[in-house]
Amino acid sequence: MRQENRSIRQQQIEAAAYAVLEAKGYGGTSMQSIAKQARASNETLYKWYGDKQGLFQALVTRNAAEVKGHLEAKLETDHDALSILGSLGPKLLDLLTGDRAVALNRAAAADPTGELGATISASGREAVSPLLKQVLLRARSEGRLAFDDPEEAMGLYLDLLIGDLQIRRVIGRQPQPTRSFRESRAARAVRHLQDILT
Amino acid sequence: MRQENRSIRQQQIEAAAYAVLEAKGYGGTSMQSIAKQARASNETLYKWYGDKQGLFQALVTRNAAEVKGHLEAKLETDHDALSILGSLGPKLLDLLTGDRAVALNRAAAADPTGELGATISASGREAVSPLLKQVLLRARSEGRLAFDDPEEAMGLYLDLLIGDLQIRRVIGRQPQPTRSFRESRAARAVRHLQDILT
DNA sequence: CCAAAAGCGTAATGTTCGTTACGGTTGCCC
DNA sequence: GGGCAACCGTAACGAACATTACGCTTTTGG
Repeated sequence: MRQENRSIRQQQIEAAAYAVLEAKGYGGTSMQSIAKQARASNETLYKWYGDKQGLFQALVTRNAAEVKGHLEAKLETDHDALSILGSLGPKLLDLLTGDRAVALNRAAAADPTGELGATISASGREAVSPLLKQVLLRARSEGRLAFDDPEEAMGLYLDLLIGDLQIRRVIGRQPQPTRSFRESRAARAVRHLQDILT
Repeated sequence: MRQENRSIRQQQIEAAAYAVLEAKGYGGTSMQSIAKQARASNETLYKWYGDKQGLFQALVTRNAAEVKGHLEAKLETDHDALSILGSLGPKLLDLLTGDRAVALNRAAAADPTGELGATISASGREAVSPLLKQVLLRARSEGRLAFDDPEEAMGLYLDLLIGDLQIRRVIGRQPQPTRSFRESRAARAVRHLQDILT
């Protein structure tokens, strides 16, 4: 299979994995159901991903790369730091509470080894972190925020932005936030960040 | 079996369930492993709890009742509302990020039906909510906080207190917070709540 | 155009699990 | 103290699953 086709096929398989995962939960997602959904064979799944863990690790790392890409695109904006935060926030919220992220977090919660969770965290928050710190530092140098520790300021921002939304999503008690909800919540986070860090 | 003995036996069985759950994760927790750990028989487990879901539902509701009890005890304190918040916060954080709560949240995340999550949320946050609102309203009447919507103020407090700690715990990326960490985080939440709601 | 490799559909294998069943034992009630 | 219900330990049963195996077709590289 040519490299191009294979890449397409992988995307199809991973899309199928998400489809089953979102429909049946991690417990109800078997390799055979993914294969059937993707019209692929078990053999291919195992040859390409090694085992079930490997397939989900692949989902996680690819998803994290996409998140990072989206956020970096937002960073290219020319506006001042605070308005970057204003447009970064809804996007980040979208990526963290979307169906894919929720499905992956559920998988990580169900994973007895904890490796999926480690991968999510390492490639997720720890990939977003430098970008976010960069924006906060820019806001400080523009005189819009005052803080000593960027790490702490970032934690505060993330607490205000995300709060317990994600855990409520993961245990199935919170529907996916609408666009307007995400935007008002992100605006609230920036507003309160200014209240606190002046 | 006398009622008294039976109650003791139930506690033993549920303790065994937590032990296996915390050690092996939800996926690795079978009814038979719980029975063996508790030196009970499968028959008893099924007679008492109906099925696996029933057992975990029982864990969730009992845990929620204990949480509520702990918090109500804190409420009896005579101090002003803000210092009640100061002692309520660490306790709540402890209860939400402790091993038991984490294990139950993982189980809820893995549960395909979503019923466990619904039970956790209904008996958890929605049981804590009235108590917390009561404290916040008292703080307002004492002139220490200013807000219109108690629901919104509570959401803000919980975001500041819990943030994304719980989800990070659940995916295994965050160790259980120490006492001093919980206390300083709860203090931070109160401090910033005052920064925002003045 | 042809061999070799890759992929598909299906089935086999070995294990684990939820749930049920059963004979032996224990403790309770009268 | 005797009968009875509950409980224990163990095993049995059917289903589902991860993983492997195997013919068959398609694609690829030369």
